[in-house]
Amino acid sequence: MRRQIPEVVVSRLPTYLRALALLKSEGIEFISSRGLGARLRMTPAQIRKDLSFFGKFGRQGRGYSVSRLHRELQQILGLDKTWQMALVGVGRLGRAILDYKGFAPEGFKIVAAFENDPNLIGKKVSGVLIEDIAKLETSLKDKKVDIAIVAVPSSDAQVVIDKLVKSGIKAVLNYAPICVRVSRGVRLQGIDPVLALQGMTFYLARG
Amino acid sequence: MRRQIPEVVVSRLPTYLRALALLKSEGIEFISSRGLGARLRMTPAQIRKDLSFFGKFGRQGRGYSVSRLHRELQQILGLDKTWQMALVGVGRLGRAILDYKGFAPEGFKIVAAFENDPNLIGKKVSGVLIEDIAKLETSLKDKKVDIAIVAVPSSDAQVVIDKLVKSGIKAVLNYAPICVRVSRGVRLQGIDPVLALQGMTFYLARG
DNA sequence: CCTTGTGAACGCATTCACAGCA
DNA sequence: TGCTGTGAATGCGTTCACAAGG
Repeated sequence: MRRQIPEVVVSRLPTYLRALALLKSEGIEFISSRGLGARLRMTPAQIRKDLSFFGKFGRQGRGYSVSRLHRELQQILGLDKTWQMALVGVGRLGRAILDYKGFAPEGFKIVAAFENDPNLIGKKVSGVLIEDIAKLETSLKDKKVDIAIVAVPSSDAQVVIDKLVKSGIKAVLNYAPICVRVSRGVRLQGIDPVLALQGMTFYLARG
Repeated sequence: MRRQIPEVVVSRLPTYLRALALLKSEGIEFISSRGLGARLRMTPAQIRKDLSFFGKFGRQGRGYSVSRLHRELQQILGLDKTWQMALVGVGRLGRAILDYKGFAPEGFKIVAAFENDPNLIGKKVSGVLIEDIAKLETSLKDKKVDIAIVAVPSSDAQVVIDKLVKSGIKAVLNYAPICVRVSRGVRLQGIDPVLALQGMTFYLARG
């Protein structure tokens, strides 16, 4: 169990967690690193090494208790609480995000939404009141928001993210297709289908 | 210029391309590896090394011609053609994808859409005719589709992807939040906001 | 036989540092 | 002076291989 855990290790934990949830729903009680590795297309050694950063969760000869490891990973990833999120930008994409049913079961809740279009402010979408973006800072603090989702046009994204950071937000999920700059200490994850596609065409183009 | 290029290098090229497009739009004609690195928060050495896998594009004392490097990267990534895509699953998410305006300008075109809901089959959404998923294989070949986008419920995703692969598809952009298994030789990219969020909560939970 | 956990070995990606050139 | 391109060095992540336990 080391002090500083490599980012690449952390980035794999959510996929482990998801695989374990599936195993649980299949009624499987124990899984070996080899079995998990086969499902995830990874080497057993990597899984064991990754987990060893956080403790000893397995039993020789048996493998890992699915429910135990699931619980441990949830706790390690900080998923044993509900995270409050705010959405900025309630256009077409923003509405799809508000509608998305996949967040809540994983403990992510959208509790606020912001727009600058006066026609939308004051309305409710998917049960969330749309507020004026001018009230961003106060409202974020009132509602104890942890994470912001940015779904504004690319041209506005940097300004919006700067505002969010100034308001004390420490994690941003950005849907705008731009290279954003963020101060150290703030986590930023991009969701960008075009980048994903461009990463595949390289290989498609050469057979 | 090596034969086998590391995946991690390829994965960075799209971000370089995007930064160059921005520089171009700003009217900047030359950029050094240091200047580009400052924008992307990367070391100049990494950028130079990455590019050196593909050729010599810079000029000593000046840096890189923005438009030249942009063109070269487009070509390297296979983006000097239009890629034909098919969407499977025209639910809420699928419709948002059909509506998305970001694909076309980058050379990605959705030319077909498939559903199993009879109420949708035969209708047009965002100019694309929705076909019966039973006609997947023939239609994909007729329309010379290169890439498939999967936006079906998680429970159907593996079956759909197997069908796509059997139909000869070599690249899949998957929006379903599951661990998919794909045969070697097929590229798979996942778009999964929950995984992205879970990767951030680890750090949020420890200050 | 089956497992895990782990130090050591390995291999690959990043960074350094400098020759070569404008 | 500025910069690129690149071999060499470094550092880090993955894999190996085995002791220990069931």
